[in-house]
Amino acid sequence: MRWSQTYIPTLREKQSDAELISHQLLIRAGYIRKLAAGVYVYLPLMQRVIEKFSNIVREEMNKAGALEITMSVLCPAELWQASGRYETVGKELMRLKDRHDHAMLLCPTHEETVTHLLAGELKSYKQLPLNLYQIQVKFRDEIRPRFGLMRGREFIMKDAYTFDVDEASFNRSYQAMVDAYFAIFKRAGLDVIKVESDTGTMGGKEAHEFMFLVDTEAGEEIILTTKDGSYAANVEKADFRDLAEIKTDSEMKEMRTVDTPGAATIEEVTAFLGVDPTRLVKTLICMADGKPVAALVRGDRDLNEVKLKNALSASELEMASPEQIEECTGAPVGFAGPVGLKDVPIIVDPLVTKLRNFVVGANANEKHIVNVNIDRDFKATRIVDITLARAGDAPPVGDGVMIAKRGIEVGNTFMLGTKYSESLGAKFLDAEGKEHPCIMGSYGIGITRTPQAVLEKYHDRKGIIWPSSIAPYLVELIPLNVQQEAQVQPAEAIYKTLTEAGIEVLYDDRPERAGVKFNDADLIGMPIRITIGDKSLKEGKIELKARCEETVELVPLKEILAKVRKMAERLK
RNA sequence: CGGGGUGUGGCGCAGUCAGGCAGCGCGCUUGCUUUGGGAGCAAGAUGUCGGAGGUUCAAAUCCUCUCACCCCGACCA
Repeated sequence: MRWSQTYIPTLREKQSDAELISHQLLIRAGYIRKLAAGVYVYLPLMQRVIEKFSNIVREEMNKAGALEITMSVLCPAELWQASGRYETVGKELMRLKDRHDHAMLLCPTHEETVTHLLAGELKSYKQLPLNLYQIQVKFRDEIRPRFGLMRGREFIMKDAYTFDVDEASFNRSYQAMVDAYFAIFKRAGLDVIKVESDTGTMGGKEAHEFMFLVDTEAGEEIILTTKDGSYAANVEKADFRDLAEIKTDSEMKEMRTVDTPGAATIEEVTAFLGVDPTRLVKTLICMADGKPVAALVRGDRDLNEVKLKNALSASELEMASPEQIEECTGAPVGFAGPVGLKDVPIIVDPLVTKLRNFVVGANANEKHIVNVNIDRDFKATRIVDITLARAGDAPPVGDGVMIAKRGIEVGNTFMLGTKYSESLGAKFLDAEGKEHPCIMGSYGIGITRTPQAVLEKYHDRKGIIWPSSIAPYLVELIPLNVQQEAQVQPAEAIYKTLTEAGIEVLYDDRPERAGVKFNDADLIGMPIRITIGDKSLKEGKIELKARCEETVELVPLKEILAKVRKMAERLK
């Protein structure tokens, strides 16, 4: 492709509203333009990256036995009402009405569509297993879109769905997808780790996320993992063993109320009473589907809202407002406690049950209660793990402690069970003629997010450095001065030779000065650069340079094809 | 949803407090020169100052409403 014939609007100055280096580079290098918050136009270079990555995904999916289809972006609301997600997904769902006032939505994912499709088609176990996938645009009305393609309201995703007759068959299907995922990300230049994750509104029993680990704020997810990687989980999912040494009293002491003027936070109360935070118990008032719940965690620990939400089977969970807290406890924020709390379920973390003579709020302004004991002084409605794991905790099994890392979620896999096949009727007859719902799985890869994640790693001060597997073009060809026939002639010859050999070349035929061309080349980041200039041309040679290396190789014109192939092989 | 901020030519911004010819840099067009790391000179083009309403002799500027975008928050009592 000749530069003069395509559209690559590079910018000299950076865009102030792009925070991540990867986002910045996509804009400056002329890959994307923003249309609205979280909505982007993909320009020619980005389009090629998307196609390259999509093709890698296709190859690996097809190899794993998946079948590509295309489902509609639009979906009638009824299907989502049938699965229950029309309500549970809430405001993230892009809803609309057609001219007949019929409720529709723009799909954020396609479990309902694909399950409904098969519900009308599936008859026999002989048709299974089945794995259907598509690469298509998705919509999520994100609360706050940011970071360019990382968190958009419209984005492209590969989503696959498996249907199996039993657990054993399902496990094979799931493992095939996991294997394919590792292969896909590796080919795109990313080392990823698989971590346990919460299933969220997707439902089902287990889920995994594929994380690309980064040190920057691009890593929106926190991962806890052992050093050897034997355990790895998203922090909101992570199980743990608490290693804190707790000094407990042998005898229960008499409970009494004490004044704690001006001490509302854990820090203030521990300082005031002169006790360790582990001797305090936090009482957090939450609203679960509109109803108040008291959650008790040890003073030095934090609540894991996802765990609490799951324990309560709630579809919406949020911290109560100060007004709601006052209404519920009769005291301002900071003095809630379980003793004497009426008509509010009390969910207690197991770490709290090990404590004796602890401190809680007294449900009265500036008062706390000391020497409180569970069962004697209040009853737990339920005892369940609701504590957020943290670095320094032990993994649920195995030695050592967990460390925290940041990651970008580039893929996920869900074990859906029969949630959708039952509610939407995807059932089959077994060999005995008995009807069963399919065991399902769903599998996503961010097609637009992943290349941006790649850029978080593959760049330098001057611009992008694409891995050749997903680069828009393998080679950028630069005659430094197109006024000189002596440069244009070999440039045209090389362009022809390489193109005919099936090598993708971006030929910078613009009448720009050398500096402009070099800077643009470094910015847009093609893996191999061929430079034609007077200096080396005098010796009958042209210059070959890898974007990721400093050294320049001088090669005779005739050998260029062989040398480019050799370098391409080396860069793989 | 709450708080803060920003909307001025393609991009980046000044001008707003204190009303009085709509500016600067980059980019763009044309010509000449230049040509190995974002060239020089010259001549140009490009704006409903986010939108609507109001105050005023006069509004980018003051007032009211509104829209869009950005940042922070919406767990850690």
